Amino acid sequence: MKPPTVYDVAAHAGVSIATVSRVLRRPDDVRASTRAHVLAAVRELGYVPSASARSLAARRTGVLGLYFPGFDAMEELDDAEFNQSEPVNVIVDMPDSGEVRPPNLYFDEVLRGSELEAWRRGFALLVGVGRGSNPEEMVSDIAGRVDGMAVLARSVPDELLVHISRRIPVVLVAGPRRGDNFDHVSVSNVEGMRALTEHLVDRHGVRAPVFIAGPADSPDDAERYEGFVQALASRDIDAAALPLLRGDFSRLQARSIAEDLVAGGGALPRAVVCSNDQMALGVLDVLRRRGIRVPEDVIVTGFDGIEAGRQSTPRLTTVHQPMVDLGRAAVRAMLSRLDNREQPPISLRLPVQVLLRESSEGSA
Amino acid sequence: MKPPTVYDVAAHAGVSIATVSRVLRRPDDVRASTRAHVLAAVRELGYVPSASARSLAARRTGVLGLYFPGFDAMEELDDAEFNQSEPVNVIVDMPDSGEVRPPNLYFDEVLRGSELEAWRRGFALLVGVGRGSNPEEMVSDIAGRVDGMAVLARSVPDELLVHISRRIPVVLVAGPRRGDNFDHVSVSNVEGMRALTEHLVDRHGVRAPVFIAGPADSPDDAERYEGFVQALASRDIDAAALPLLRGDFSRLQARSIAEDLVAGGGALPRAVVCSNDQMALGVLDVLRRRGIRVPEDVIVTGFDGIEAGRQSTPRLTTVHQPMVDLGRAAVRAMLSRLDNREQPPISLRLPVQVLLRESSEGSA
DNA sequence: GCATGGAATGTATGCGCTTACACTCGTCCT
DNA sequence: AGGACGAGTGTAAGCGCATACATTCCATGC
Repeated sequence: MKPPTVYDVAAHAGVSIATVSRVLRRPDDVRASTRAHVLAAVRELGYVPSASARSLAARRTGVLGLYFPGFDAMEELDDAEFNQSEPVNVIVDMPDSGEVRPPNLYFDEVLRGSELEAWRRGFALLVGVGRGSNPEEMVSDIAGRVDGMAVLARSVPDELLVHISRRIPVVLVAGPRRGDNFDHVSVSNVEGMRALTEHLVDRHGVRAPVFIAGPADSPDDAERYEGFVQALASRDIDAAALPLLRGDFSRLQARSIAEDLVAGGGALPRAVVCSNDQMALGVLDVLRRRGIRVPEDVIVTGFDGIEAGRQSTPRLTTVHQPMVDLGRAAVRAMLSRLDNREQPPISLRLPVQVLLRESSEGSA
Repeated sequence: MKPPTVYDVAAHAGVSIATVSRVLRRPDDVRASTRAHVLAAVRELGYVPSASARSLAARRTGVLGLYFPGFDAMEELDDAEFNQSEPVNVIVDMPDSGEVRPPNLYFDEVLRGSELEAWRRGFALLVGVGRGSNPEEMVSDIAGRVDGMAVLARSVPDELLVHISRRIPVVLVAGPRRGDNFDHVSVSNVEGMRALTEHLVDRHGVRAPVFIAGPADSPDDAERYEGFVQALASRDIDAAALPLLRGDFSRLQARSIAEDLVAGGGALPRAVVCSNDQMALGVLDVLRRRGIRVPEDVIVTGFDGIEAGRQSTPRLTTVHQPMVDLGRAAVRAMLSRLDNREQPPISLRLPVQVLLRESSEGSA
């Protein structure tokens, strides 16, 4: 009834457990005929090695962990809604049913990159998305199960990270670099926004762009603004003198910000530079509704490179972040440290791409 | 240098390892003062329990597994492209740069649902996406690490599944029900397509819709076609007499199918019913280019409910599958079986939603 | 004063595997 | 012929924890 173990296989094949283990780990160390017997026994018994025992004995789990902070929205699904019985439900779906999907896409891609790289290197991937309750517990749980883990942004208190990193390599993904003791992988926020802004100044003669920022506590936002400032400074423009509007990265809030901007009565800015794509899309929504032409009247740019920005009309000029590569790089960093725990902390910056599209360049 | 163990903590706190273990597992069985000492030691030493040892001793891992078949495309990223150094790269992104993202979205959502449900029930989630080489190996690997696993569609040979299910519960997600021995979770493909088709006949007077099918070996496609046929039959229409075009679920191929259809010279069909959204979008592409009005001249419908169908113009009428719920249901099925391994096989069909949008209903 | 019993803690075993080391044979060399 | 040696296999010692069982402690009751 209970799952078979090495002992069962060994007995069934008439060999010792060591031999069974060898057949599975280093087949070449075993004579071909013995190997065949053992494999036959494995098949007959339905033997699957226990990774727990294996990990314990080998002192490594062969698993890497990935932890994301949760987006609060939509996570609190309750159990009730689950038991409806009608197999079909016909609904007239109105156009403005709101945004269904939060920008998790970001995570999905990082996840996909990590997953890909991990398995390719012979590791399995354990995923955890922090939800309301007690992220610390979940992180510790993951930490106990893996050989190394990646943590997104500032989702975990430093203290815990230090605690965990005494046991396994921890790499921070995106967000700010914390202390100088963790490996860190992120994207070139500053350079990306700088290059985009310089383009606007140099090619489109923009002298007084409006910047729509994200939450004040977002390190990514801060870096992007920094790039914006640098670009202008290098063109002898003082960014501090320009309007800075603060949003929360959401499309919805960006809409009301844009409304205010447009309703202000004053002249429209030549360009609106947004700290992420969602907000830029919100701005586009408003301009379209008001009949203001993009990019002829106002240029709009975003940051992230999400799919929706490629589907909008006009398509959104933006800075594309290599999310998949981020995930892959995180895994590589872990493995690299696993390889040599003494090496100095790694801090990797992945390159970004400025994608010039119709929201700034006009249509073809 | 090595990570601290229970023994270290016990020594440091002046208690036995059993007490340390208890403090962590059932804190109430230990006197408050002792507990405090132990916890202090844990903190000082940076102790994190080894899940391997824990699982081995407790005979359960607390992890659930999820295995997806891989989409061949895009998975074969090579290592080289990874070492470019320029932090920014400015690119003029032309409109028809093709489809970047394959419809993995499907998986992303199932994954999110599983992840959510698993953690909520106190389990971690291990993810594996099959890539070209040897899915069997990966599946076995996962199987050894978890208490139960979910496998998507027909991505794994039956033989292996049987082998594995001798050790842990296996639940099949989507795809056909195989044998009657596995738990199975899927969506109401038949009913969904049937309801949609009936709507077209009853409300729009469609009498001879064209069906664009997916790959012949896709069980989902077969079920959808079945629903299509049933709906027509119930309205006294013989589906067998109607044209059935076979695509491969891709947008690209659907375009050429649509081209043929339009170029055929004959009258346009009143409606084109597609077996998935991607293909429906391909059809929309062609009709738009040809200046054929949707839905006035031709009604187009899809199946899946992907995000892109909500972004298209006109927005796509489709049948929405509850992918997140699929993932959640899979986890529930595993746990249910874990709870009672003797219960009869579960086969769950999740309800779908027919979303009527402008590609069939006209604009508001 | 001592027996009694529950609460708190310690002792010892085993979970299923890897692996260092020991052992057994042929084979080849001298 | 005797020994050296390497390939193939077995023996046994953990890996870090949970837990059944044994032990100790202390408050009660008589």
